[in-house]
Amino acid sequence: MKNKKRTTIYDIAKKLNIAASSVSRALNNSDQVNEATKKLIIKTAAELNYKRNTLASNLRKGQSKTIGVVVPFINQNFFSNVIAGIEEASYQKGYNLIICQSNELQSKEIKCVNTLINQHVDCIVISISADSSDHKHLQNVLDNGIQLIQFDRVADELETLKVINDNEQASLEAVSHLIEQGYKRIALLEGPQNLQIFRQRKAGYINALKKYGMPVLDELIVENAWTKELGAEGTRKLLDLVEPPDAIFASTSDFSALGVLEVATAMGIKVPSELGICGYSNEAFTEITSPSITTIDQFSVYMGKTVANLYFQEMGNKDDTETVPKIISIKPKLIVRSSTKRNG
Amino acid sequence: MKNKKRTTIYDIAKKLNIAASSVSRALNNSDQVNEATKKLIIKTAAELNYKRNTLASNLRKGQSKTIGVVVPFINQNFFSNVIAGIEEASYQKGYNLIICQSNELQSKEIKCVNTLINQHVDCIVISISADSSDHKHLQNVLDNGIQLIQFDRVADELETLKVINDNEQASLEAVSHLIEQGYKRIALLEGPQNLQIFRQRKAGYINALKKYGMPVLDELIVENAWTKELGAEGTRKLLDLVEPPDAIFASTSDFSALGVLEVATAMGIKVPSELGICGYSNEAFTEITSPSITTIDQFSVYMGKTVANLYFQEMGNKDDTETVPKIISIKPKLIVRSSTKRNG
DNA sequence: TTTTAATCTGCAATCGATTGCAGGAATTTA
DNA sequence: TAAATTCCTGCAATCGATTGCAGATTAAAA
Repeated sequence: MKNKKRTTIYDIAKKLNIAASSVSRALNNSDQVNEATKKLIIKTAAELNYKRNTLASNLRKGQSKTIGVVVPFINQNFFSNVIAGIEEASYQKGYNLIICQSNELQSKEIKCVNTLINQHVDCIVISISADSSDHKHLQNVLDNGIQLIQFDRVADELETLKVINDNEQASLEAVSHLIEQGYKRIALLEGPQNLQIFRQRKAGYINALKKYGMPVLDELIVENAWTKELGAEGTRKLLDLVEPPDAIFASTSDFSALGVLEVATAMGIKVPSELGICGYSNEAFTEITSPSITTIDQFSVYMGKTVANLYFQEMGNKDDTETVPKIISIKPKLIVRSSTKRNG
Repeated sequence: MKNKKRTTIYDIAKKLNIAASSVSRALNNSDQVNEATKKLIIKTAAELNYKRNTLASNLRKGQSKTIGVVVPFINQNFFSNVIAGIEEASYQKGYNLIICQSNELQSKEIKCVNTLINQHVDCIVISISADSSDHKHLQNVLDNGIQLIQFDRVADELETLKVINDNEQASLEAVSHLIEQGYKRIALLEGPQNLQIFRQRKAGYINALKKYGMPVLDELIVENAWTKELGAEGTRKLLDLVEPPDAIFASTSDFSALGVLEVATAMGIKVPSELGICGYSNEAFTEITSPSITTIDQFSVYMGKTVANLYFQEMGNKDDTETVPKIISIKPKLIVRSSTKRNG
């Protein structure tokens, strides 16, 4: 516990009476070291319990083999799954992850990003916070020559690599499904419109209504119904209308949908016959509520893997000529469950 | 995107025609630099978009202000909450987190730990994997002068800082509660007994039975019922007994308890009147199943904060004389819900 | 046997920031 | 005015690993 001194390549070199450079080469399996010497060095290194000092190595090499990740909250299902995916893919390539949470605060997000720049990470992966307005700090990442990949919640105007869900398409399918089940007045619980993902979900909702020649009614659109509580609150308002909706698309999250379900249950409104409910994200619990909740799966772990692999792929192609900002769109999947199954 | 070259303190020094050491001192707000010069340096640094190279700094200072975390899976509720807690406390102290997942594999766990040692993290926080048998790699952490903190799943024989739940006490309370609700034949779904936490939960179960003068019946104890599927399987076996249990304590997890509930529901067995169910962990979904599931809250986020703060506290006390291996035990809380409420 | 080529090995610089030490300038005290 | 302090500033070494280059050794070719 006390031996602060770690063995370095110099210790090994001294012990074997050779140069540190040879030790370094041997430990990096360079072929300009004699096989026998190499073996001896490796053996000695093990005996002395040598551990390479990655800091020194990285400093010299000018890269850190580290990816920085910034998400609003680590312990939100979607994000923790994405992170798990990133970790899995990164680990295989020998990369490490530094994780930060922005707590949905731009101010903290900026600090996180700066820390990661200081740490000389090779790449920063971010899903921007809800209150983010400008993106200087992200531009700064690029200016420092660090690869930037945005996922899910992206700042559209920034030309970076992006991995997103096709939110509009998914919403369109969800609402179309509701319409096909015979629901006539479909309400929308929408999220903060400064985030593109929520604008897209709203667009999908509107497109679906238009496609089927149905009117878009402002009174059926509830702003900022993000959490379970806000979802519940919005639902109460909606159901108090003279002409209440017969279906609610909680485009913000499954938590919001859960709020809807609880209010409906409390008011004795039958789901799905009197009210259809559709959530977003396919949280684990949507399967076990009664009735189970129709929702949209975002393939979050896969999304994480995609993000990481996109980086490695981009690394591989050294032709700096081709700096096309790539966007990978993952098609989410509508999971139809009891909460919207009116026919058959 | 191309300016690979970052500004260093030398660039600032050259521009102002002073020595790099002064720049360094100024940026570290040392009071041995003239106020005016300091201001000028800081201003120039900002103009040149200078970012300190943490790698170089850490290499020189011999510390990294980084905490490494190893958990079985990042995207398991309990662990992601603990990580969130660690992050919150660490961020305040200016520490970063490097996160790894062991996938419950000792082999990967060893690799993760080695990577973290190479990274020169200041502290490693770990919850050991289920199949872990020996702990040489953890001893190695200590031998390298790195602080080691174990949480939740700990290797008892290693004298390190530990943050644990009082699993035995929690189980005892849970089972006592079942008994007081009038359940007579209480079964146990147990986890891998090489993990201390599961041994403790079993001990709590047995103690409770003894306390009330009830027999411990082997046929009512099901091994390795960790997941929802295994929980369901175990439940089917139990309910097939000549004398089936009238309550099941899924000591492994809430997922297991969910498996129990699903089987019971499918077989038309009424919960809680005919069968009581108690889970472990207070997963979000336990509140919304019907009936809701009685479970045990582990205060996971708080646990994470405790871990981090324990480290900082230990840092603070420089008296190396006192190297007492501290153990902090957090008392979990029994959350009584519908699945066990038979009386009142 | 001499020339050429292939293989190893070591020196020394480098990555960027930090810090002990020495010395010069400015200020205070005698 | 001389001596003693205080205050700044810069030099140079250091953290540990990597790598271009040159020289040495050995093997192969002429």
